[in-house]
Amino acid sequence: MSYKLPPLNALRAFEASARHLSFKRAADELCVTAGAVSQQVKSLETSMGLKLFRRLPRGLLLTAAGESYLPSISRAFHAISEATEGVASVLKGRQLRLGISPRLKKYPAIDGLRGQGEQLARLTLTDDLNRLLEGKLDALLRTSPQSPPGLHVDRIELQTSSGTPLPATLVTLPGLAGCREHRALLKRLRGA
Amino acid sequence: MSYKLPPLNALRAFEASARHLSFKRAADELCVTAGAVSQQVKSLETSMGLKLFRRLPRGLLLTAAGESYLPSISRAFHAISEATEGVASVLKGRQLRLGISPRLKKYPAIDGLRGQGEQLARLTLTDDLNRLLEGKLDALLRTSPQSPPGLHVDRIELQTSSGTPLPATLVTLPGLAGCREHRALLKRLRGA
DNA sequence: AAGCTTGACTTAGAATTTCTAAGCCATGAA
DNA sequence: TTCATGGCTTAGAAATTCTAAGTCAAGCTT
Repeated sequence: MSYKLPPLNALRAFEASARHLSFKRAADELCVTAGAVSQQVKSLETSMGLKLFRRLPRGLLLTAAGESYLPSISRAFHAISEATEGVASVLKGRQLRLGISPRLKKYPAIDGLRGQGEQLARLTLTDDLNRLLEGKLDALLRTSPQSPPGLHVDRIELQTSSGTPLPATLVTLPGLAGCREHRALLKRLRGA
Repeated sequence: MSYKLPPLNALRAFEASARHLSFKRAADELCVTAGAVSQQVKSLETSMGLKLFRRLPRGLLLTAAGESYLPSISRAFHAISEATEGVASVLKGRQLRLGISPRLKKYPAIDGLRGQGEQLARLTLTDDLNRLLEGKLDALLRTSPQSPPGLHVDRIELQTSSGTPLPATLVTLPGLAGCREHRALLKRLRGA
């Protein structure tokens, strides 16, 4: 017996947009551009054959259909989230616990993290891979490109004041690689 | 307030696989290959950092984690499905327009439909696939197992008075397959 | 009223994800 | 033993999704 389900990623875009009443803010939450969210929501509306939002020049309004749809969908996502955290304890923490090699602390990209990015990750000055392996940390940002097998690795170029970028490595627990917080962190380290 | 969600399409692959305890049958339900399902489930397991299935040479078993995970996920998908049908049902308020081959009209299972099932579907005696393709009908119950490509097909065993069941085929417009009314109809045709 | 800002939209093309196809391997059935 | 089943893996193809760039209308500010 098979359910009939709408496109789930589009549904997620709808849910976030409806909560924020803004494609822009939904996009930030989902770590994509507003255009992507707009497209997703439109594809959902097409697949359902009805409009979920009124588009105003400065923002969004839910249609009656959208308004009656939102609560059940939010509840369902909430339930999925709870259930997932219930079995996969790795994902429980709200913040990423990020270790930063002391050699890197002076760089402006890192200061960016300490400032407004403070809610992105809880920072600790350390270069000790064992803390990662023991589960005391979720990710570790270091200069050495090496890492034990089994861990997820991302290469990064940190912006320096001198202009020449400094290669660094973000080593992450496998269960966390690719999760929203991880993607947001990467984006900040690379982009800003 | 942002949820932490696993990859939703992978989650769907897990849900179907767990219900069927088989990647193969889940793949059939999702209309993809077993390899695709296998990959999706593996990616979910990786992202959660745990195993959801024991892979046996001939089939699947849920791990403890998988077993405790499944019910909530099924419930959530079910809720999404219901909510979606609630706002978007093409059929909202309407009945399924069901064509029935004249060769089948005498069978008791069909009489059951005519009686109390009258609110389940509006019946027409016909075996003409063109009426379906033209959108004059939503579904067609017939003895011939054939159907043009693109239509959804369900195999059915009709109960006869003689005791030997009669194979029949329910051909449905693709947009309607799996909707609430369709499921209810199938259930009645099969169950009662 | 002109100019700036915001936040929606559209589109092409790029990037990423997901699927298929094909072959492999272990088990159980004939 | 040999076949059928149903897992798995992989490369490459196909499809989806994202970004980037540009447009438009409305509400500020001056």
